Amino acid sequence: MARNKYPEETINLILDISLKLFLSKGYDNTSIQDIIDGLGGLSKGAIYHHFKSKESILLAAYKRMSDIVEEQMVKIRDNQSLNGLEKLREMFMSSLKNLKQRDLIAVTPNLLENPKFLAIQMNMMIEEIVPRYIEPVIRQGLTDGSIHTDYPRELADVLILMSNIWLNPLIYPFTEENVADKIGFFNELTKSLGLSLLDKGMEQHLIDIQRKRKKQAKEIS
Amino acid sequence: MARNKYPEETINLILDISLKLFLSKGYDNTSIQDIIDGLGGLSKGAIYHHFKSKESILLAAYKRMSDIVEEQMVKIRDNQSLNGLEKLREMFMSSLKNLKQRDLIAVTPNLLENPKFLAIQMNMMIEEIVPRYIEPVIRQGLTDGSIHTDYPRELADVLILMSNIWLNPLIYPFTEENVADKIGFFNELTKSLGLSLLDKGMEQHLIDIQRKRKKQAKEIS
DNA sequence: TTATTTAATACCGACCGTCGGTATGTATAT
DNA sequence: ATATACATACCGACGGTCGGTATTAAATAA
Repeated sequence: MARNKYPEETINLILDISLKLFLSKGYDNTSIQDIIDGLGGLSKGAIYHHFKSKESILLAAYKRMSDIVEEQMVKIRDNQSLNGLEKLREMFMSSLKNLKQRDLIAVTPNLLENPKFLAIQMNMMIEEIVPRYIEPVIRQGLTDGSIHTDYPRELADVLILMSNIWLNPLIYPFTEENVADKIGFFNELTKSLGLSLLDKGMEQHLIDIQRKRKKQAKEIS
Repeated sequence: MARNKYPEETINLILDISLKLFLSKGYDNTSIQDIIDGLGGLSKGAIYHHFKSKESILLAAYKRMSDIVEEQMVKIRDNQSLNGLEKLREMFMSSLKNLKQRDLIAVTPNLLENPKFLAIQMNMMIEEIVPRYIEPVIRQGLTDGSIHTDYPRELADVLILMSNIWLNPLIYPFTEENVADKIGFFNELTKSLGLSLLDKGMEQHLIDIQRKRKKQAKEIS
């Protein structure tokens, strides 16, 4: 294949194919050859020219995926017209919407069967999302009076753990019947922590996500 | 090497070595050859006679490790003289003590760098611990009046998620200074959920675990 | 009971295909 | 002219298999 004048296209192509394969078959079960086969003529040399290892492809793919979320987070965090609590709400809504729109749900059978992905995500939560976005916003809430807690750091940890892990249907699968219970409990818990995070749209989003998953599961079987 | 009259000894030897290697170097970075080298004369044939794959060794090793915990869980769950809340407390204390005693802490640098282990543990929580032990005990608590909640299933999920993941120093590392905050927040949260799970011993256990980790980290460096 | 045969088990180690990764070569764009 | 974007042949390490052998346990015969 001829040399591409715009190598970024090649990089994105590699990331597209790889991400799709990693999500659908799992990282470990995806070989470099699988990626090459999906590349339409490009060879191993192309891959290892742009990436130094298989793992670095995974990291780049994940990063490209999460950059969109991060962008939104930055915007919300630095928005001058919202108080802390409002920012938290916005962040939750935004990550829910994102989960809904992403291809993720459409191809991944189960994140627990994709240990590498699970670990990356948890690491991202602990090292980036909480300290860079959630905790600062909670601390702002403490100052502007919209949030009350003695444990800003811990509150941030647990909120993210619940929303990103426990409310993630790719990790904790749930049925349409018990979505309401999940939301209900989450709502009760946040309220008793002095937050009121949920608005009406949230439940609908989760139900939509659930439906999308169910539909997908049917199509596969 | 001569044939062993008691093959269980061989099996346990394989599991001992493998578990140690998996925990210290990570599953992916441990080769079958590494295991063989630690076996003292036994060969690849021995391993593949007793186990059908590398992954099955991991599963067996994890199972053997968690069987002890499970045994204690069964005992507590089926103890006739405790109410639901008391059983929950016992279970938390027991799993804390266990974490403290296990070699785990002494060798594992970080569970996030051991994705396979992390995934197994999360899967165990969701598929076994919650439905078999935590949820039933909470439901008993509903009946005997020691626990009040509209969401037994969800409460069980989140309690285990917090104690096994968020309070696990191998996943969420913490320093001696913020142990108190973690405990404090956990205590506040459970109390506001109508539970009072912590007793005095718990904090000390967590501090001990933390100290053990710190000491270990020093010895390595 | 004891001796002999038979069958099952425990283990060895050479070998295989596949994998991630490398080295070197070549064509194209700047 | 030179740096870049690939192609391709190749490498060592990996997980796993397979035929073979030694040892034990079970079945049978004496």
